[in-house]
Amino acid sequence: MKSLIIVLGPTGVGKTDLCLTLADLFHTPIIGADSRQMYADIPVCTAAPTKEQMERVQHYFVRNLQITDYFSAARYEEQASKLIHTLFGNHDILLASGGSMMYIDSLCYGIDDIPTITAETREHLLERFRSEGLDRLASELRILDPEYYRQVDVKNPKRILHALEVCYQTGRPYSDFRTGRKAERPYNIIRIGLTRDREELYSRINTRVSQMVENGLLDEARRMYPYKGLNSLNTVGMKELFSWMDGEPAPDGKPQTLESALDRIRQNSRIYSRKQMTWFKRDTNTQWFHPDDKENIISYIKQRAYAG
RNA sequence: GGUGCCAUAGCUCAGUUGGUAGAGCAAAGGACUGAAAAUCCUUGUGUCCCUAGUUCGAUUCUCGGUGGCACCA
Repeated sequence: MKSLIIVLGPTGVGKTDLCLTLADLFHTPIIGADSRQMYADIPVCTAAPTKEQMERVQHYFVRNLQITDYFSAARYEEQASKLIHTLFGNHDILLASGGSMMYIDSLCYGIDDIPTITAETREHLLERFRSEGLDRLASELRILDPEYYRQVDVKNPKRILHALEVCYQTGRPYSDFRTGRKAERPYNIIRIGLTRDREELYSRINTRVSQMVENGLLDEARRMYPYKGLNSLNTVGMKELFSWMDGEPAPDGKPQTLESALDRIRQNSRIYSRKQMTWFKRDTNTQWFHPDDKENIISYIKQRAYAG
């Protein structure tokens, strides 16, 4: 049986390094599962694989999009599944890796078939949210889709808005599309979770931000500044620098300096890493390792992949 | 050296007309299916600087001390 290795874990834990080793060893390309490393214009901010690393090992879904391109977990699932199917034509083992929780889940378990929302519908609902407020839209959802209303986090604008977008665009309740069914994959999925002690992870994250500055983070932010409203740039490492460039005060009310903006990046990266762990921990099909524990990782993969 | 002001949660501070206290930020936990590095929710006990006094009772008032800041010498 074919096997798909998925290396997951929080930002800064060391996925890229390990994956290069695994890719060499198992003669496989690397399939990215990272919603932001796909954008070619922000490799420093996202700590994407370098050009050299990408020459050494074939990468997919890495540095392949323009900053203005629309993308989503659903599109990822569609394209990645197709790619995996093709690649299994001449590989027995494939490797995917990333930190985008929803991308990884859609890769492992699929995602419901829900129509993509048009820009017009999205803009229309957003405008109504701004002028009428969340409560008004939430009560509307209660009428259009009482079932989903019962489960939804009514204080979360993104959830309410998206449900309404689907209702209005399709004329059917959002919950009609939510099957909750998990897709059966015709291959073995080996989930490798990478983790470190919190102190160790935090210290790596903090250091990595300084490294990014040396690698040209500021230039990258200046180049992207004209596009700062795009969702693809609503990203840790960019949004804090835009806010500093705009002369906005910090959340604590103090004026920002470059150094305080960088600290904010460190802080938001730490928070993000915790959110990733909260999500990843839930899936009990993951085997956890320290990234330096290569021997055990490799023997675990071999045992699972060649077991039959 | 003198005078004045300040000392409360990890940080910045509010407050208690004397009945042992609360915001913002930080921190931690959680949710999550087409924008997900997004978005949202929950969680605040701390010798109220120290000593003595007044008082049934002091973080709050008084004396003294310590530390910080400002002004005057």
